[in-house]
Amino acid sequence: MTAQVPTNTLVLDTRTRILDLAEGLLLERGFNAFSYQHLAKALGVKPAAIHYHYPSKDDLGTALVARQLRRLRKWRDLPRVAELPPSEQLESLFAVYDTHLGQDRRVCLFGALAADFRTLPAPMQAELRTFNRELTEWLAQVLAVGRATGALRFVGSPAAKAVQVLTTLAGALQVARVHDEIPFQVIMGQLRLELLA
Amino acid sequence: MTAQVPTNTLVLDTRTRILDLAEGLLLERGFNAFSYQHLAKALGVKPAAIHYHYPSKDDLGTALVARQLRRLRKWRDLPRVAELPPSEQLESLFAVYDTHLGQDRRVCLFGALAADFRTLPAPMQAELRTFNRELTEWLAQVLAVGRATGALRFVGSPAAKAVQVLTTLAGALQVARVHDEIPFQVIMGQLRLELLA
DNA sequence: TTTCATACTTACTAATTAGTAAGTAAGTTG
DNA sequence: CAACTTACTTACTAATTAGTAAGTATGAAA
Repeated sequence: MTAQVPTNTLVLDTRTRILDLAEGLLLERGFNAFSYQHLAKALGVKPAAIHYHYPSKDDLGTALVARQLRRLRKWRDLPRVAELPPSEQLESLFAVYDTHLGQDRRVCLFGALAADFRTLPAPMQAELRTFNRELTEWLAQVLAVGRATGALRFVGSPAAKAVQVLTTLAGALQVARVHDEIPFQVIMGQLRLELLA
Repeated sequence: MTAQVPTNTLVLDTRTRILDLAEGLLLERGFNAFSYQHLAKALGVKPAAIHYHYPSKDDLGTALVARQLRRLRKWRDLPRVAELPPSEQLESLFAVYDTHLGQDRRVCLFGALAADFRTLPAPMQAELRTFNRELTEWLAQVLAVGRATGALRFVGSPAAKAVQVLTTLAGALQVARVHDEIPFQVIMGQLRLELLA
């Protein structure tokens, strides 16, 4: 068993560098589009070093989704996010997707894995479901409060609207990849037009 | 060079059986999740037989998207679709996605390929762009007429709304795969609630 | 100082991949 | 009937894949 405690070295440790690199490749090219050899070459180590930290690609993939779930929970509970009014919480969410777009048109984690979902290891599937469920619940709450306070506008239930909006956001990054940034901006404009009262 | 003319045999020819099988695997598992060996074994032929009809996987993938583009054009121009009132044209579109859902929760072609888009051969990318562009233009026209006749309701331009709705539909099938049919039905309900006047 | 854990490398295996070249059986055409 | 085409099979290559086992250098702890 390897140490799970966070190291405080100035440079990132190999374990984190692997995760960061794999995440970039996953979001830019897809889960099946990179191998341990690619990772090893890019990091200047041997493939077996990757296996040392993440014995199988399943382990690596699961670690990737697990980290993103931890990030979501941390972000959601951040005072500078949690204490914002609903319309600005919504804008904070939009900003996350905008950041993805800016990073060489990365798709979001959900959008990167949904199509190949059935080929993923079970723990990865479970983590991704939890991730999407928690994000949806958070947005539903934001929408509910936003409509109650008159800051946001929509018909139907907050839960239904949350599912729809998040699905649209994930899709928007995919469309940006296939075409260019324009459809993404068009969709964001449309969402703001409809939601912001 | 192989015959490109449509055969009228009672059983499907191998060329078509390959395409049908590959399409199913693509929409159910992803483009990188099947190989020529899988196709060959499932069809009871040798891998080289697949190479005979589609020399490379790039050729096969391109044929897949090209066929879907031909289907779109044919469907769109069908009298029983083209002559419908806008709200029913929209329902016909929804029905296509519902059919995908019913077929073991297949995603749509766009949703299957968007994440790995950069790993696809250039001709495949081009065909997929054309496919999405033509479908979007069709829906924009439907929405424009629908709003003009009072059958449909939305804010913003028909073009923007078309991009948003199609992106949401593609995403809805992906969400159905990750979770179950419920979020798909929720999104469809939300779209109808918002669009149908 | 010996013992141990960490973080690797070297060297390998077994499987799978796309793709090719050459051969062949069955039918079609001149 | 001879030549040709179609639709394959057999047999192969070269590359890549995930994964393992054993060895090693470094540093920390007992």
